[in-house]
Amino acid sequence: MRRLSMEKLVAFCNQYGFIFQGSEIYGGLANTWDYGPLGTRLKNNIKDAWRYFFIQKRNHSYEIDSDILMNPTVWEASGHLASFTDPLLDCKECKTRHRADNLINDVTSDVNADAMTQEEMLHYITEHKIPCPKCGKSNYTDIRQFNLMFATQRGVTQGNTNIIYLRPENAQGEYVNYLNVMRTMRTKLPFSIGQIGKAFRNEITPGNFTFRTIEFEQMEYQTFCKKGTDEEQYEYFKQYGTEFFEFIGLSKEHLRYHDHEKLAHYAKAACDIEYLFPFGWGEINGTHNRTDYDLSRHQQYSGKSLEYYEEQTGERYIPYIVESTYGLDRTFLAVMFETLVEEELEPGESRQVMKLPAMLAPIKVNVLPLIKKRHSEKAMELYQMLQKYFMVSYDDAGNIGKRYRRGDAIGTPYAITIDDNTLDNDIVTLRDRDSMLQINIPTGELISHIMKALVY
RNA sequence: GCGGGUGUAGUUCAAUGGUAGAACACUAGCCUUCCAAGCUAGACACGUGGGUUCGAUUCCCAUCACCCGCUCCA
Repeated sequence: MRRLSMEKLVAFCNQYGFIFQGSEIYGGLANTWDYGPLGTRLKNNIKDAWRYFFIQKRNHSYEIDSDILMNPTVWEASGHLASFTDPLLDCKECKTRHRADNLINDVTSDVNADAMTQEEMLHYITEHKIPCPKCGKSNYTDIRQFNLMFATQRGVTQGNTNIIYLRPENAQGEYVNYLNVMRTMRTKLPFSIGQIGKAFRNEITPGNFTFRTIEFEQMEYQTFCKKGTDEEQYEYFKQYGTEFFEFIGLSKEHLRYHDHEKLAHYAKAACDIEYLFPFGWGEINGTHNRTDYDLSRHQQYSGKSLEYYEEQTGERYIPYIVESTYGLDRTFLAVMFETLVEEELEPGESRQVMKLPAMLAPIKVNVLPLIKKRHSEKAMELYQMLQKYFMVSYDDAGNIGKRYRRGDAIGTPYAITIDDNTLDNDIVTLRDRDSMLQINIPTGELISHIMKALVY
């Protein structure tokens, strides 16, 4: 049994309808991927597992769905307009791309490039003939501003006043709604707001299949708490994150923490949970202590009070926020690598099996008439009965072994086979993917039997 | 962004300056009482654009996309 290489996984995803190349018939669009029927099911099941783990089974935990488009001032307040913009220039000699501020900050501490304008930076670089770190020459293009946020225009006229942004993170939607959620849910600190949704970043260098894309989906969790309890919350969510990943079947050996030394503009502490992909360790979760930075800034920019009133003490303060955010597409990819294995049958013969936990499986039960002519009518009847409860598929093509294998490849945990015994006594064969064991059970017990395996 | 590699069917591969063939997979039928069996039939491909040429999937150029490594980002 071995894990798949990236190349094989991409082929598998295409072959079985998990992930297709975006805009494929037009030659694609770099780093965009579409989820197919089975991929969408799996992705939704991961979302549901996350919802269970974070929203359903935690107290004072609420899910919202905020708009991707927000008032542009939100991004001024959040700091993304300023700090998500990189001043880039290229070395004309060796064609490498550099950040102008880094070039300056790396050679001197006399000046602070972060405080300089674009012109000042370029002037400083030319004046001091700062060499290219790669080739040592000093011959650069002009500085161009590169913003990680996608901008678009609203309205019929195109002008600067009408620029709006596709959100680079979901968090701000939770922040601007924190009072609304607290009021309508009649809750107190500490409480949490979760959200699953798309975010967009105009990254320079995406890659590694769906690991790094310009459009991606996050499962975010923001916990609002009192200053002084933030560090405890931060440690708690680092731990809770690994528990979640183990809950959905990722093995401990493939997970590790990675503390940030360089912090984002909003964070006091940051730690990633990384998964061991074939291309190395990659972030699948980030937990940040964002302090009261975001809410303070929103209070300042909106002019609305975002303070919390604590009844017991009579104190008013701006809550601290601990954020734990899960990359959905990355979690999906990790689940694929974790569960999809190649099994050696005999030398030279192998098959791919997806050992998905039942709760994540796109299809729960495969309904198979042993002999098409004799058993399809009864099988169809059971299929329609099971459809009321689970995602079920019906397969009568080819011999029975082939149909078992087809289900194995896409992670279907159960197959039921309808034969003469079913016609006479209402007994079906229930076959388990992982053990390949078969048991005979009455059709009346099917639902409760399968349901047990699907309970979280 | 740089360097290297690869683009032919769903997948893995082949051949060819005269418009392509296989295996597996897929579809239909036959057969079949439990792990990719057998028989018959069928559908499906030269990434895109340009150039050279009487003629290009093949040669050349560009472009697009993916993979590997680096860089970058967090």
